[in-house]
Amino acid sequence: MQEDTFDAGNDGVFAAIAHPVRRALLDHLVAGELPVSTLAAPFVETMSRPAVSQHLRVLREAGLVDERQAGRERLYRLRAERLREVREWLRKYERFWQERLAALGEYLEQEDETRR
Amino acid sequence: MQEDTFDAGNDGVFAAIAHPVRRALLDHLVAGELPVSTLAAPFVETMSRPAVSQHLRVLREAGLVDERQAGRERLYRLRAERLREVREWLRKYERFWQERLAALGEYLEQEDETRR
DNA sequence: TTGACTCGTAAGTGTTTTCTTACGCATGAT
DNA sequence: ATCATGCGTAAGAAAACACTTACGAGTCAA
Repeated sequence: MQEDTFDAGNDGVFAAIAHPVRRALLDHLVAGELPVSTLAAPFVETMSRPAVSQHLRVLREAGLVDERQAGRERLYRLRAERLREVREWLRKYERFWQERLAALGEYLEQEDETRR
Repeated sequence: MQEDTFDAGNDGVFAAIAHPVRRALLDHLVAGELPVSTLAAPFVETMSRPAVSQHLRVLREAGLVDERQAGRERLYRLRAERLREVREWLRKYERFWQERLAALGEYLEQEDETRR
C-alpha cells in the first residue's frame, strides 16, 4: 500500500487548510516534530481525540505532514513545501493589494499635500 | 502568550477557495469586472448555470467578490484584498521553503533532541 | 404588450465532511 | 503476564456541501 506516496492532487492541500482545526495543527507543527498528545491538547475541550486523529489523516493524505513512530508515540512533522502551491496560486493576486496599497499611499500623500 | 484556540473568523475565505471551481472563478476575475454569462462559460459542459450562481454566492459571502447590476447583467468584481488573510497565514511557513539550509539545520537539531 | 435574455432563489437529492462512541493493536511499565 | 498509555480505525449520525430542475423577478427589444 502506497497511499502516503500517492499524489493527492492540487485540490487536497486547499481542502486540507480549509478547516480551522487543521490550520491550527499545522501552526503548532511549526515548532517542530510533535506527538499527537501534544497536538490534541489544545482541543481537549473542543473535540474528541479521534477527531484530531482524523484531521491529522486529512493532512497526511494532502501530503502536508509526515508521520513516524517513536516508541508508543507518533510524531508528526510539517511538510511545508506542500503549501507552495497555495503560495503560487496567490501570487497572481498579490499585485492587487500591492496596487491598492500603492494607491492608498498616493492618496494619503496627496491628502497630506493639500493639508499643508 | 498566544491563545491556543483556533480563529474561526477567517474561515470563510479559506473555505471559499477550497473549491476548484471557485478558484477558477476568481482567476477569471483577474481580467476585470465580468458578467455571470462570461464567468459561467467555461463550465457549460461541466455544470449548470445555477450551480455557478451558488458558487458566486459563496464567494460573495466570503467577501471575495462584489456584485453590481448593469442592465440585465450582473457584473462581478474581484476583491483580492480579502486574500491577504491567506497570505498572512502562509507567511509563517515561507521560511521553510525559502531557507532550505536553515530548515535542514533545524530538522537535524530536532533529530538530535529526539535521540536523547 | 409580448417575448427573449440574464440571473438568482427554492426545493429536492445524493455525496462528503465532521463529529461521536466503541474498539483494537502496539508499546512500555510493573 | 497484566495493565496502562498512545493512537488509529470502524461504524454511524448529523450537518454541510454541491449539485439538479423548476420557477420567478428584472431588463431590454420589437
